[in-house]
Amino acid sequence: MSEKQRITIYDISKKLNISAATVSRALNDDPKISKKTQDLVRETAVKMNYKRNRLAQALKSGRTNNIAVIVPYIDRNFFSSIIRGIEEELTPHGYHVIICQSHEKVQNEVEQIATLLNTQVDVILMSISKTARNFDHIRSILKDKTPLVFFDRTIKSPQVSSVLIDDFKAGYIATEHLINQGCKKIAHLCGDRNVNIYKNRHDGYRAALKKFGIQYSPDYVIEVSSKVKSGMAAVRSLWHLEVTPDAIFAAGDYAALGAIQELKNKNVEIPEEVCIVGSSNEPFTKYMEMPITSISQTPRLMGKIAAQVILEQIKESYFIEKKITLPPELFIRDSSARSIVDLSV
Amino acid sequence: MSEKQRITIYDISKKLNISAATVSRALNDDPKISKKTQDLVRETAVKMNYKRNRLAQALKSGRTNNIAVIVPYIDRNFFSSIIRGIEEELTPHGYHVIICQSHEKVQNEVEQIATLLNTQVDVILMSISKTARNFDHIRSILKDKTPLVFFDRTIKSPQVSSVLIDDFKAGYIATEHLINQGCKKIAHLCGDRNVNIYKNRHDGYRAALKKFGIQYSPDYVIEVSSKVKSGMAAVRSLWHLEVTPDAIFAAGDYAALGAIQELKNKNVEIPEEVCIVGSSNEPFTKYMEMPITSISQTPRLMGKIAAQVILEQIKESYFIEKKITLPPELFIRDSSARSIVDLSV
DNA sequence: TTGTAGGCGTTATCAT
DNA sequence: ATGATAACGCCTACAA
Repeated sequence: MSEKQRITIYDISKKLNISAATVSRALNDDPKISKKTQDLVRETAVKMNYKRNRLAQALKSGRTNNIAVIVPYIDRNFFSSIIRGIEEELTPHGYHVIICQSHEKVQNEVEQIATLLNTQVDVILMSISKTARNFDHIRSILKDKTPLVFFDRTIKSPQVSSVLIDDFKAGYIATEHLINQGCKKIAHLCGDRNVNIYKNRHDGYRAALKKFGIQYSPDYVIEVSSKVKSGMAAVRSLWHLEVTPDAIFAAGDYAALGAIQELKNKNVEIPEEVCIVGSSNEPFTKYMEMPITSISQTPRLMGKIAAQVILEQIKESYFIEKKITLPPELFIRDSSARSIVDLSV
Repeated sequence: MSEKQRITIYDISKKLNISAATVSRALNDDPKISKKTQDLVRETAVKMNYKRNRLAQALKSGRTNNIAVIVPYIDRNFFSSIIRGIEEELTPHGYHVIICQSHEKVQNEVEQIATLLNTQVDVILMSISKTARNFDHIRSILKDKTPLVFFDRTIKSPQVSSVLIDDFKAGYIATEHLINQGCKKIAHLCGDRNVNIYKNRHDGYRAALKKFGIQYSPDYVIEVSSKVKSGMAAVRSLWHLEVTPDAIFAAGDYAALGAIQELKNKNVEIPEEVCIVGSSNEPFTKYMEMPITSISQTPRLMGKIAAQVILEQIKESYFIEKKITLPPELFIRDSSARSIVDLSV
């Protein structure tokens, strides 16, 4: 493309026979500029198709008005919803969102953070990759004095802010709901309990059982991957037990879907014989022939909150440590809606 | 936060008693710098934790290495997949992706483009909002000499590049597939035919019918929204006809899902009595109890191609007009896999 | 109210 | 091979 021809405040100043400083001031609503001059400058700027050079502005001010968001994969609904929340909260404040994908690899995070810190962004919002064991790249952010907020996944450390979901509560609420439906033999399809979110959901599940005086049985806890087939296999193995469950709380919607499909194969009635609750509230859950009850992590809200935390931090000259935990939300659908309360007189 | 303290090439030059120019050259692999000096500068830079200021660099060079992507909503799988493709293609080239959501409102596009053109990005990739009637904001991009590439949705105009899906072909292939399954009474749940993609899919459908000598019947074409309920309603209305269809090609996966659900209610066997094909290849289609055949727009590939087009454009000093049309891909699943070809002897 | 001048950090041109 | 200097476009003390 042929080179761009940019109009500068200098061009305007020459045309109007005033100084560039005056033009700058007029454009920035400096109170001590005369109304007349200001209007004139404004008009001329529009006429000449002047566009403020945000680079120069940023270089001068040290602020870019760009913020970075690092997620494992952008095309996962959970993360894209978070980003949507962030974008919607920050755009009105004049910020632009720069997206990076880590592909769950620390090495990518390291490289991206390195370039981002080269005066590319004012702040960084991130969900750290599962494989991160070394945290030097995180330290480099703090060392650079760039505000940092974690969402969904964080590191155990003071000095950083985070917005997380209360996964313990999620497990608790889901299980409690199943108990309220009259279920007493509740199985749990859990994820890898070395990962915090899965451990916490499991612990919440266990706590709810205890609270309601139900015996916890390791036989009822099966580790699955977040795949449909994995959920099916889990049901097959559960149905080999002496006493089969009357409810399943799955730590993922795909596993829940698999469980439902396998139960249909076995002609088990849902929710009459077995109630199902999934996790994540993936879009498809509500569109199923058998809509799936699911515990949601409200990702869009999480994004909004994370953005608010970062806005607060930007305003302050001192460091603010905020640890926010959002409550999960249960969307009750056919897969577990056993009883409809009749309020008629 | 306390102010950032940035090391500049000037700091390095002072420490080494050489000029800033030399430092800059050493850092930029200038061939006429002595190996010794270069190594020394490099080491010192690392020691002092020097970070190149990309703003200053951008101001000087006129290039930011940022590219903008404008989509209606980032949390729609189709768009987030495109963005993933774009990001993965451009990151290795040192570009960063700035995301904007238009929420399908031209006004948002207008405002975002205005700020983006303020030296924020080198190029713009976008999918124009459905409601756009006036195109001044697009003109402003061209006027600014900022390279522009449309993906998925474009405007009719020379002077712009675009990467689109061949929706006509999508409609044709889907319909052809149904005919190959032995279907002869093929209904089409279409979208608003004022929108190009839906019009083209419809036309492709019609062309396939003609090609195979099947009469087109307007009774078999029903306009639906992209909602499950809408697909259900469409089936109900189709089943009021004298002759009911033996296949349905839906221009959206949710409508296809609705159709399937309603047919199950009617105890119609799928795919034996009726074959179904959806569009978009949403993630859920393959996880259904009845996995849905769907025609895919290969969004991630589309993103990759769009990124390649823009990279080419960046390299050239003259304008390149590229109009690329990608072929759709049919994923055949249970909802239409009527016959398994038996090749045994 | 407006003008002058210097600096943000880098790079490119012209000397040396 | 290296140094001095100006320039990218804007903002802001300080002066007038």
